[in-house]
Amino acid sequence: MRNNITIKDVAKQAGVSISTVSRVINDSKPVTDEVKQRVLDVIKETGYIPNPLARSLVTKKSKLIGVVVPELSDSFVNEILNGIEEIAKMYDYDILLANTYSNREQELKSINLLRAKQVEGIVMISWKVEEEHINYIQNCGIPATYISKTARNYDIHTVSTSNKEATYDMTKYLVGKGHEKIAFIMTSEDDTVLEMERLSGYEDALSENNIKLDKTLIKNGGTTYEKGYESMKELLDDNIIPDAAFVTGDEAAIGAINAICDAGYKVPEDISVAGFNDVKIAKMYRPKLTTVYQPLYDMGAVAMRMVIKMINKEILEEKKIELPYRIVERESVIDRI
Amino acid sequence: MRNNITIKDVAKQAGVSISTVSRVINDSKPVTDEVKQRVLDVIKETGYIPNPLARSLVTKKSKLIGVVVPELSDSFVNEILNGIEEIAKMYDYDILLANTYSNREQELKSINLLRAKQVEGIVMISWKVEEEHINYIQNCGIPATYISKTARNYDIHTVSTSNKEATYDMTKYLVGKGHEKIAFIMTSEDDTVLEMERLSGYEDALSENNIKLDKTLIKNGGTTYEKGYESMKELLDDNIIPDAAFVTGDEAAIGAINAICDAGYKVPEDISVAGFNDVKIAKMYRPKLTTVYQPLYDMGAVAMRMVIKMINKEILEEKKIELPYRIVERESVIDRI
DNA sequence: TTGAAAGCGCTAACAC
DNA sequence: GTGTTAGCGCTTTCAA
Repeated sequence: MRNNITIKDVAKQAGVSISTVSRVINDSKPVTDEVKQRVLDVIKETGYIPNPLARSLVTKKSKLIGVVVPELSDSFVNEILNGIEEIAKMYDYDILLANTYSNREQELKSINLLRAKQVEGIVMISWKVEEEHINYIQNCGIPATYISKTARNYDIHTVSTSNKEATYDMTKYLVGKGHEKIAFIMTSEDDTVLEMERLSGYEDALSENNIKLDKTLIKNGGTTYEKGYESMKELLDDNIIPDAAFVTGDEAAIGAINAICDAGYKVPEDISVAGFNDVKIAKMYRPKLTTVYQPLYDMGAVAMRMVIKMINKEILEEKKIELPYRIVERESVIDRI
Repeated sequence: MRNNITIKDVAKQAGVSISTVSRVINDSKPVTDEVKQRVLDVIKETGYIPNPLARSLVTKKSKLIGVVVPELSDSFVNEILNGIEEIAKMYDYDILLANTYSNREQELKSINLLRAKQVEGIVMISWKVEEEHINYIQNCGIPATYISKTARNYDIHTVSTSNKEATYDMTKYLVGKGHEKIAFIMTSEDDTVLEMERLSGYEDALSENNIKLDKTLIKNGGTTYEKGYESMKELLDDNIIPDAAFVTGDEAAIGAINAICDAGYKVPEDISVAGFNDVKIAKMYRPKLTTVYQPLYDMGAVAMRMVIKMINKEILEEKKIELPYRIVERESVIDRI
């Protein structure tokens, strides 16, 4: 049961050459059934496991895929991770995990580390992808797919959902429910393309319904519960009481709801709240959160499939995959009509 | 910037032998400053990264630690994972992640996979650890630490918190708040040692306060939100209306709260609810969950430190580390006195 | 202080 | 079909 058994030991014990053993474990070349059986028996007996290090060294295939995440205890990330993990396993790849805490330097370090460890591909989940890092990875020639809110404007492989349309639809839905004064709380700190897209979805829906844009209703926080709470609180403190709030992240949306409740208002009676992502907690919270469903598990799965295809030099029909979203009506939005 | 640069290339370009290059990158043996500098320059120039595969092959050190988890999108697991990840990075180890979905066979497969990948150690998070797997890992001679609710009764390295005492304390706390009819909803499917411990903590607190044990108040569900919901619903459907419910997992506790609300009762006014773990959502939910805080991040960190020590053959003072817990009073438990 | 050479465990020509 | 052999990129004796 020890780890020291090598291909040599097996060969000797089976009375064959190491190449024969290699052939049976990879079944790369024909081997007589009888010999094959003998080798197989010895392998079973000894509990021999081929050393992938040695194998990788010669084949140049590490069977490792690097996954870099901005945060480990975020449900958005987790649900994607589940999809990634499952597909990886399916294709016999292992995952090398790197957590960056959304830190720029840490991200670069992680990429380097993964590169050093000879990962064959990278799946990158990031709130905000750095152009420099994209270039760096491209230069290394490592196949990569990005799941990022901000990746779509680069010429790289991405999987995402259509943010602009989703935001547009949700805003329209809110308007359709009779809300006019709709706060829009975004979840990234910077003016990223994503936020531009989302913002324009929001604005379009509003203008189409002849609602004047009120910039004081727009906030830019972050993905966390705390940030959502803060943003909403600021609004309320400024005596801005919207009909509804559209927060582009579920955890932040729940933070907003709590801020509303703490200020003495009720959700959804006084203020409706809608989220984005449809993360696990959206169903658990009460009132249950009306939100935009994104197929997070699938996003992970698709991203992983993409890098595996890239590794195998298969042709990908598209560089940018957009997965469908849909509005999930639950309890946090009331009908004012 | 390509990955193909090897030690040979560096040696040639610097006009030295590969052993010299090896010496400077490991600074294992004295090298003249001048030569050293020359080599260093070439390394920088070429962007050379030593191939850890080749290195591991000879040193027998993979700098890899396997982490097996029962579930990826569970906050309990995640928060532990954060601690693990951080310490690993600190000691220059990488994490090979294996998700088992609490599946026995999958767990065995994962262990084998990690073994095959030459991990130097394993941190195992598992709802229920299998004796067979423990033995297997021990036989392989791979250092391992367990974070498991059920691991403490084996002679292995574990990190945990004192469940019996924590359960005792929380039950006592509940009694102290004037609750008598206290439902006890456990979160593992089997009669594990953990559940026995917890149960006896619950029973002791009750009997010390002269409250008769009512077995109909005891349920055994699972860790998930859904299981918590179900267990509570069963109670209510059977017309058993407790003063309080002590659910030994936060997500399940929130499930229980929702079941209570859906049945038309109020938390905490009609029924108080207490949880266990103090996971992120405990603060996010309303009413905020009164629960038992466990230092999850630290548990992960300590577990990782333990395996690293074991790898380095350092002496560990204790095989079983118990980290402190504490009761966190929030809003889901009312004072009936 | 430095270099030559052996070898880690494996795969993949190349012979037979 | 099967064995022999040359590496993969690196560390580590052993000489010089």
